[in-house]
Amino acid sequence: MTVADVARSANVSKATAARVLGGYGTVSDKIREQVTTAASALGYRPNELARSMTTGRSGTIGVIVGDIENAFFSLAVRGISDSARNAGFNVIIANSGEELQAEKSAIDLLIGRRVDGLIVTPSDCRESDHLSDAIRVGVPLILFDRTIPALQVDAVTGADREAAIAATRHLQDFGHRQIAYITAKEGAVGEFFTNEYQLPTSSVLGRVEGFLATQSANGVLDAHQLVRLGATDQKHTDAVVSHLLNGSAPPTAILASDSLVGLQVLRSLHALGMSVPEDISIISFFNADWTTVTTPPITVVDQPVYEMGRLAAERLIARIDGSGGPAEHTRLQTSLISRGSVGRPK
Amino acid sequence: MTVADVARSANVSKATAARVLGGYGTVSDKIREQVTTAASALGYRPNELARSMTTGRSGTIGVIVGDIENAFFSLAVRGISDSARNAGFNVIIANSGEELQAEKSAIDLLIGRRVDGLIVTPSDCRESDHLSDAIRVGVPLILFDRTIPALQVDAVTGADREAAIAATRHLQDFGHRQIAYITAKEGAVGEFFTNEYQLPTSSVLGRVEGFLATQSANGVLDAHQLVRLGATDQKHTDAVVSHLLNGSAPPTAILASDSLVGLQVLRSLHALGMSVPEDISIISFFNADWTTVTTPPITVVDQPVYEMGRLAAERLIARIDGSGGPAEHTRLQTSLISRGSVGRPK
DNA sequence: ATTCGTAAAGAGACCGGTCTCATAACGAAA
DNA sequence: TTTCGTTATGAGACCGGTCTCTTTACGAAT
Repeated sequence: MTVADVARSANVSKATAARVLGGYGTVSDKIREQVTTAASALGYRPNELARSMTTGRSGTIGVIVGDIENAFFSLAVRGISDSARNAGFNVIIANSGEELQAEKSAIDLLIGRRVDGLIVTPSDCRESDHLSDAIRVGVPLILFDRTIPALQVDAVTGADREAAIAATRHLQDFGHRQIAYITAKEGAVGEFFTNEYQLPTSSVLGRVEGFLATQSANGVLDAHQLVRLGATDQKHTDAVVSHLLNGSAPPTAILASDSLVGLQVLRSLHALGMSVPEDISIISFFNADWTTVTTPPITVVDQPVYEMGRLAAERLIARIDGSGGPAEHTRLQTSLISRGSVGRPK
Repeated sequence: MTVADVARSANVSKATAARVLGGYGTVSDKIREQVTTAASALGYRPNELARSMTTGRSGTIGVIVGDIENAFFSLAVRGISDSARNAGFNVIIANSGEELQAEKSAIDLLIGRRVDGLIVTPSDCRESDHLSDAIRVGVPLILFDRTIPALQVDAVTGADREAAIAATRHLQDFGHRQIAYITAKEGAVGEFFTNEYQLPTSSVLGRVEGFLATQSANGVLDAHQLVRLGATDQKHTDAVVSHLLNGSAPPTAILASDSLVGLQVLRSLHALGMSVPEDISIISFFNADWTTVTTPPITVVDQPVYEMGRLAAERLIARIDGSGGPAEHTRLQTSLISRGSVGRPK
């Protein structure tokens, strides 16, 4: 059923029917009535594809997240969706699985679908060609959770450095010196942080830098040796954790880079018979729902993720609507929620 | 940059350029080379909108879930996405928030976007007009997790009745008679199950029926009074749980209808100072990741959600490709994972 | 040399909307 | 009565692809 069909049935021209159905131009009440009844009788549904092809606007924003199963991202997606729906936009979600190649093809796909704008969590902050392509084509872009220093583009992230500093200080205040930082970034068991090229995402890098600076300020100069990679799944996390605890200078506290790592580390510790916080303390990034029901509940770095999503969408929509000005990087403050998973070192 | 631009730059006709760029028809190697270099020099990107408008296929399937933040659904979405990507389809996700109105407008939106097929978790199994509309328009449809009896359409669900029977038996085996079943479906505090119109989703209804039948078989005839609604959020769950425990015949065990309810119930019990499984036993539907890190870990009904998603997508794609035959309802078996949250009643 | 078959290229209609421009109708002002 | 302005409608181009139909070129077979 097309406008032409409706027009024929209502005995008006295609243009007039289109005016009624599309809600533009001026039409007399009589004709409007005529067309709408014909339309509903025929069960007319507008073809949004055709509509957005002529208008050049799809009313859709594309979102590319690292992992939709991660509660961090699904919360962000809700923030984005709520905000977008409010402004009359729809959202298409794509999953990159934190893989650059998937991210690239997702961007191609979404630009092909003529989204009006993009929100992306770049999986690799050192690769930005595909993103600058998008910008060159004229698609407004907002980076989410991570920045790309080489790219002059809007970004909405957490204040990762400050968050790590606060978390590290919290542990130091309890007397911890040997603190491990564990992240899921690809890496061999036992591999520790030596240079920034190991960490492709700016958020993790920022946290690690904050952690190292705070440890260094406390006189711990080899802290980087306890920044461990490779907690990609339960098996690898088990290996990373037991390697840490069997090392020459085992940590008395662990900082988990996100809630998935936090959960896995917790399982590893349970498996090794360690109790929290008596044997070891733990702080996790992201206030995941499960962190309140463990024994003890977990002290977390609370990131305003929903708000970050909301803000990213608002910024994007402003750009779509033609708001100018230089690229802005908004960093949202985090807070530490102290629960029971941090104690004094043995 | 359009095919016409590329054609002009490569000194060939629009039709020939389109043949190269669209990968159809026959073109000589020389011309192909000419066109592809021109295309990449100009940074040509196909307009998928235009493409799918002419072909009538968008290569996209639409998925409408109740709540993307619910791990049950995000796992299902991954199953669907993996399967769809494999077959060359992309996925658009929409959130209904379990609200019929949002579900309707999401369906309108997706059909307007000319998705090739739909996977829907119907928020209300008694309302099916919008879904039969979709079918009438010719969009293949698969129901996910829930069926609509009035509608002859493919569905992929869990074996909910059997799952509830197994879980209830498990509790009975430990000696429980007073067992409560708690669901998030809208309802007042203290409201219990009296008729099936209170439960708009077939999956929950199936579980409740299985539960009641099993209790009845064990000689508990007023089991329906312990089927409680209204565990929509933490506050309401707290109220529902304390109302239950302060009632005349407090339950010695609780069946939680999904992992969100399970988590909330656990928090409520903690808040009331009840310990699991000494004071009360608990089984939750869905093997959520957090269920292994609580103390004790939670006994769950493990639903093969990823597999359900995969299957739904495969069935849908088969229908899109014109596979005929009557509507099929696939029920996937669940299994009970016994952990530490079930003990003997006091 | 003629005929035929096939591969390669072009011309132009088409999908279903939007939107510009032209035209018709009508009432008010001169 | 003529002129003007405004509103309501129609005709048709356009968006960027696909695809059918036609024409041309070329090699093989007769």
